[in-house]
Amino acid sequence: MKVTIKDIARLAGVSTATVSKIINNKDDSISKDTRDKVIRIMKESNYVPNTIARSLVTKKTKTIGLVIPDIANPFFPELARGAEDKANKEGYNLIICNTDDDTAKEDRYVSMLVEKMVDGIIFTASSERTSDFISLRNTKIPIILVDRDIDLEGINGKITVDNFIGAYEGTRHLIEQGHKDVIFIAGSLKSKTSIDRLNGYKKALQDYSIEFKEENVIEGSYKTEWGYEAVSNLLNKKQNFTALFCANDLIAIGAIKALKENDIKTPQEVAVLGFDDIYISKLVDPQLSTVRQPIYEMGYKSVEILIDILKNKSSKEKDVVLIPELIIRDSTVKE
Amino acid sequence: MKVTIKDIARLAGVSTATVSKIINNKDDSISKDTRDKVIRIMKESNYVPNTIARSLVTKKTKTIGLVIPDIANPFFPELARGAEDKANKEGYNLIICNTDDDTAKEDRYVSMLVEKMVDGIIFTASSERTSDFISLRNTKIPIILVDRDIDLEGINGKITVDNFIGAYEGTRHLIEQGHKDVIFIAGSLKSKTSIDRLNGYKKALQDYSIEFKEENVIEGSYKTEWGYEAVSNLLNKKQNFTALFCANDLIAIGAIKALKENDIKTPQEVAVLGFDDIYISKLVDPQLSTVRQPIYEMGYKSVEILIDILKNKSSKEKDVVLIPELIIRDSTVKE
DNA sequence: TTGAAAGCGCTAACAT
DNA sequence: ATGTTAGCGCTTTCAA
Repeated sequence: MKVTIKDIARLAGVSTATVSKIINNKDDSISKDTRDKVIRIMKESNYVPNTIARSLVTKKTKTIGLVIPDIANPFFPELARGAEDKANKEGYNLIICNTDDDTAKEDRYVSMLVEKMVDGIIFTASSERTSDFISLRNTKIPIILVDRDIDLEGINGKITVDNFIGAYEGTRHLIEQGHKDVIFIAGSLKSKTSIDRLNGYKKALQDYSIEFKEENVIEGSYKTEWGYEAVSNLLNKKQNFTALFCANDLIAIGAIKALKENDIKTPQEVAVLGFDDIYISKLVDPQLSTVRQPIYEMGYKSVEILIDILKNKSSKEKDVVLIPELIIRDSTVKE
Repeated sequence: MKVTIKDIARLAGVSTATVSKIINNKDDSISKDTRDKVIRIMKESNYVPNTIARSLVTKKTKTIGLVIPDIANPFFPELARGAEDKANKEGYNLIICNTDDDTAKEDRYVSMLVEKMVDGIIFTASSERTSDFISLRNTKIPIILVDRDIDLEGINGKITVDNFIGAYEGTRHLIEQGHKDVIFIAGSLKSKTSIDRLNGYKKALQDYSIEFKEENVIEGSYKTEWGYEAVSNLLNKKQNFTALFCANDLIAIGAIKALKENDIKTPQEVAVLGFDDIYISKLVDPQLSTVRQPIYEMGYKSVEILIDILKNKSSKEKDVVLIPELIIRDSTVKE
């Protein structure tokens, strides 16, 4: 049978209130004797407090919901790890939810999280999402947006990356390597994220007096397959290009693959630049130059801000924009 | 203010018991009229039941703990996704815990999970672990071992892969490609997993009358860096080899990298075989031949068995051994 | 320094 | 067909 606070109280000959105070370190007024005794008995009985019961009273579960599109997408494990590290450090646990960018699943998960009385939610929205969460309305559960920047009612914080600057720096790097015909292989062009990146690309072109051509921007999805397909199409159409700026690393990897199969050398004949700097980027050949997003930090920071809000009802830095960093490896520079 | 079951009862002019029955679909005996009315009022008030309160009485939280070494290690996201998919399908949530293969962290997390009254735990043990969990002793929380096979008290189920067969088939494939000097680049050789793989390798050698040489087995860690280092050492020592069987894909990727840097062609000069078939394997160049572990299925199955135990107090198939599959891609076969 | 007692929101007999 | 009530394990005034 599970031992409860009552058992401990009985065994120690004290009240449950006393035991409770000791458990919660509110024992300023408890004599060392009783304290020691109670602690000893708790140890001896392998007592584990029931936080569910506690939560019912305190309205705090020390649990955070992490709602992301897909933990199997290489971008998110790092984000999740950052979030979990900070959460754990502060005594919180993380409930993980995979939405597959499906707003209906998003709604269902958020509702489940509300039922479970999580203290807060970290949320990466699908690009389809436009409305807030009904199940959240009657609560004061804070929600922090991470990665995807959308405008939503009742958001308590936002961690994003400056995609404009990232794309600008990336494009500039390519231009400085002597490239004039830079194709921008976009993922979906529906999200603010993608549009910011596209605008960064355009601005760099403009600053270097390179004409922007519509046909140099092609839109698909954020997947390896799209990178492969995009390059195949380009080649078929015999479109001119010496550099490829891919909206994420997965696309870049697919692009390089297509290039290879057509005996086109990276970076000697075509330079390829990615975005994100996922774990794999260092592992492919050639090693991928990319615009690094501080993914781990985004996860970590989002929980940090969330907890800050939990403690102080608000956070000074509720909207954090992290600056991406250009990582130059082998896929963009000729030796 | 948060609306509770009492509010609904009051608004509908019924008792909380009635509302409770409706919430839980135990409404055989409730008239359609009251049912409809109560449901309408719940909707109108955006009522979300508080499962914490429910859990306190039912002793069920519909939550499962997933305790793994590191979600950022490319092996585990797939496992986690499989587990989460099945959990979600059954109405459960997953709490994720990263232990970094540290037994102290394992203990702490399991203790937290017990406090939170999870219904069960899915656990990938560090190779250091030998003892059971003290915090679990007074409970009947089932725990399922996944991936790492160790002998532990009070385990309710086990999902593993037949590493012996996997390594045997892998080695055989290499031998059949004409290789006699096959190096086995092991990760750590402390776990049952690794030892099984080593034995599979030995057995295949033996069955094909190839002498086993001690110096052909080298031990390190399950990381890219080790694969790189191992090959560098081999080359320095001018040791003879035409094939590398790596204990996981990460090692294989590191090995290929070292080979490339020394202008040794894979698979023409040296064949490289991995183990696991993580997502990245298809993305590297050459595409990695590997012994595929059904990672997603392992996660999925482990939750399936856990829930089976939760429902029926036991499961017919509590110890599942999945069979790995040889995936032949480009790193082992000359064209 | 300690304890009594109310109550968190819900479920589950048991009545009616 | 519906309601009464006890109680899950804990925290938290308030009193002693």
